[in-house]
Amino acid sequence: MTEIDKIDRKILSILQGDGRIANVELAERIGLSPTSVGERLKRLQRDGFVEGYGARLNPHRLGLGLLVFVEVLLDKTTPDVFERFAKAVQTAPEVLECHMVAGGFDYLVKARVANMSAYRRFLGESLLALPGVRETRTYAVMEEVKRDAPLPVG
Amino acid sequence: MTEIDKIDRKILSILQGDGRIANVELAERIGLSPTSVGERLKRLQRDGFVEGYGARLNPHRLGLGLLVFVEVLLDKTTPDVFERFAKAVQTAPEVLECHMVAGGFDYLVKARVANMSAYRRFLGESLLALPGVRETRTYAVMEEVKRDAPLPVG
DNA sequence: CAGATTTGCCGTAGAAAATAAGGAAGATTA
DNA sequence: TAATCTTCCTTATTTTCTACGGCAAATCTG
Repeated sequence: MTEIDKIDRKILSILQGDGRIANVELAERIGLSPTSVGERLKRLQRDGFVEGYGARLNPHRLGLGLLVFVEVLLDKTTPDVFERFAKAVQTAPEVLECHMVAGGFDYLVKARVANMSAYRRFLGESLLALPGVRETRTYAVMEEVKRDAPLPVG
Repeated sequence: MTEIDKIDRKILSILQGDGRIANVELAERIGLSPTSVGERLKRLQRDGFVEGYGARLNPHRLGLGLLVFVEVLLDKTTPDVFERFAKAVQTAPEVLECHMVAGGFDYLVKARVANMSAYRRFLGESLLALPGVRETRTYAVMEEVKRDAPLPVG
């Protein structure tokens, strides 16, 4: 039911690299009939291994040239600070990821903006405007050495 | 040639959320004929706005339950340290992202592993084994507040 | 301004692919 | 051993993609 064999992993691996591959070609590469592969894929989706499909867009082409990471420290005075911060982060389109971490700070935010002045605006109007934000440390990315690598499934 | 209008943005936005949507349905949602949408999409791909398509896999379902961020400081004694680090990072399957940042450290690494002992192994055998790595700071993610949000295109 | 070109859109037809139904072979279980 | 389940297959129908030709509006150009 929640088991997964070598063939399933191969399907996931190929699909992670090319989510729009035709089922016939996928079946060819796997070495099974299209029907079988289709059934397997359906199961993988039903069981939650595949959450969906998406186009990979080029952020630079879309005018989102600046990638930043922001470490955020919160005031732990009121108990709902974490909730409110989490909710605010969901609605901010600049924020691509946000994680609560164990270590020297509370949240790590990954955001994409057009440039430094856009970031300055985002920081002031979105992040620092939130109640409970005590301190932030910004790290601007100078070079993206490895970007969105596939999960190691195979 | 490299211009992009409102309709294009809508196409990208929908496609980012559902990369496998049928062209006919996409056309319906856009309000154009399938042919026109197909032509636009082809152009968007040719001009590099769409880099590809991929399945979104559930890392937890695949046994990759631990997400970590690692800040890495390098010894800047020899000039090829950066190159060698970058190259090593490319081949490490655990590393999903790696960015060179401006600020208190040199690289920020995002990695996924099964658990803490797997991370311990990765840290010792992959990261610290590299020459030139002077210091690392690990931040384990306790809660993924926002995960892989779509780029703000619309 | 007038003709020519380009651009963006549409419909149609033939090719390709997805999907559903039915069934066979092998493994598992009662 | 018989029944059930799993996994895979083939076939047929439906849906979708794609290449082609044409049309009209916008844009360029002399």
